[in-house]
Amino acid sequence: MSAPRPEFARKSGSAGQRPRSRIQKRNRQIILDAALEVFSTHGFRGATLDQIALEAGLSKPNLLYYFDNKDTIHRDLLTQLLDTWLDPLRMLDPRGDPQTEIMAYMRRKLEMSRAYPRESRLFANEILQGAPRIEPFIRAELRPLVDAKAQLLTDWARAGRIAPIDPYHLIFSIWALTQHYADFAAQIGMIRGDGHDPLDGAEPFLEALYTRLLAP
Amino acid sequence: MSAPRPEFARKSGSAGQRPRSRIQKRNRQIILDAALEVFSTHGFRGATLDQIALEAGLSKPNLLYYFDNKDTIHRDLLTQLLDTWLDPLRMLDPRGDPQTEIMAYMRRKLEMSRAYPRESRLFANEILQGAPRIEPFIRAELRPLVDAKAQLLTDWARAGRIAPIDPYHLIFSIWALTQHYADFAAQIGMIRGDGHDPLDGAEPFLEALYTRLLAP
DNA sequence: GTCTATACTCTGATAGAC
DNA sequence: GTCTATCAGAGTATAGAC
Repeated sequence: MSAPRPEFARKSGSAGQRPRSRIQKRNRQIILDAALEVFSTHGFRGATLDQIALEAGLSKPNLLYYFDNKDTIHRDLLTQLLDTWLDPLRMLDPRGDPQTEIMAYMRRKLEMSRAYPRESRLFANEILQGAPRIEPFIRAELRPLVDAKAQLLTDWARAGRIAPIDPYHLIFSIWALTQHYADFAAQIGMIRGDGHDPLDGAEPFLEALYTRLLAP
Repeated sequence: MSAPRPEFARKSGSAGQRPRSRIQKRNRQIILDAALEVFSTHGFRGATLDQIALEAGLSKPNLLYYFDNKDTIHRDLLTQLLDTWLDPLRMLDPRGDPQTEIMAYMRRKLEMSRAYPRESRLFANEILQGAPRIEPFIRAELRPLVDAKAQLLTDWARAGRIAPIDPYHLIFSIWALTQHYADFAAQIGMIRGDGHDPLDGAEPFLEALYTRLLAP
C-alpha cells in the first residue's frame, strides 16, 4: 500500500542486536514500515497484525517469524522514534544567538513533521493513550532535557536577549505548532483542498510568529 | 471509575429522538460518559465494550440494551461534540475589534480544552485515524466556516487593523496551541510535575503571543 | 430493565509441512 | 524462510429467563 520511505534515523549500538542476514534486515524493515503506518493511525490496541501483514505483503505467521509478538514490533518502533525525537531540542546551543537558535529549533521540528509525519502520529497516539509505554522515557530523558533548556531560555530572557516569556510554554508552543501539521494533516487537507500541501506557508508564518514573540 | 462531569453542551432538536424515561436518559448519559473516557484514550477500534461497561458500572448486554451497537455510541458522542465544537469560531464577530475578537476566540478555545479535554482527545483520535467518520462534517460545515472567517481575517489585515498574516495558519495555530493542552496533557503532566495543572500559565503566554503577532 | 448464557467473528500466536 | 492449518482467548452481539 505505502511506498517505501527513507528509514527513520536509526542509530547503531542499541542493545541485544543479533546478527541478521540481508533478507532478515530487509524484511524486518518492511514490517516496521507497515507497522508504523498502522500503529500511527489506529494506536496500539486498534492496530491488528492482519492489517500489518497485509500492508507488508507477508503472511501473519511469517510476520511473527521476524518479531516475537505485537508488542515487540510496537516497542521497536517507539525505540527508533525516541532515539531521534529529542535531537532537535538537544541541539539548542547556549553559545549561539538566542533568537537564531530558537528559530532553528522550530525549523528542525517543522522539518521532522514534514519528513516523518507517521512517526509524529505514532507519538501523538501514545500520548493520547496516557503514554503508558514511554512514561519512563519522558520522566528520565525528556523532562531533564526540557528543564535544562528551560533554564537556558530563562537565562537568555534575564539577560534581555529575548522577551521575558515562560520557557516551558515556549517549548510546548513549538511542539504544538509544528506537530499539528503532521498530526492533524487529514483535517488540514480537507479544509485547504486535497491537492494542497498541508505545510505550505507554515514556515513563513511560524517565522513571523516567533520573530515577533521573541523580540526583547 | 471516573466521577460524573457536567454534560457536554447538548442541544435539543437532533433527529430521531424517541421519548425516553428518566432512567433511560440517566443510563444513556452514564454510558456516554464512560464511552467518552474509553474512546478518547484508545480510539474507536482500540476501545472495547467490556471496558465501557466496566467504566459505566453496567453489564455488557445491558449497555447494548441502550445502544444498538458500538458504532452508535461512538457516533452519538461525535454528534454531541461537533454540535458545539465550532461555536467558538462561529462567534468571531466581524463588527467587533479585530484583536479583541481573535483574542476572545483563542480564550474560548482554551476554555474548551480546560473544560472538555476528553472531547478534545476524542476529536484528535478521529483526525489521527484520517477522520473517517467526520469527513463529511469537515467538508460540509468546518471548511466553509473556516473559509468565511479566513476571509474576514484577510479583510481585517487589508484594512491594516491586524498584521498581514496568513489567515488559515492563524486559525490552525489557535487550534494547535489550545488543543495541545488537552491532547498532550499526559506529557505535560510528566514534565511539569504531576500535581501541576497543565494549563497553568497558558493563558498569559498565549495572550502575549497573539498580542505580539497581531499588532499591525 | 437487567442478567446469564451463548453464538459467532476477530485477533494474537503456535505447530508443522514444505 | 514461508506457508496452511489451527487453537485459545477476546470481542461484538443476541436469546431468553427473570
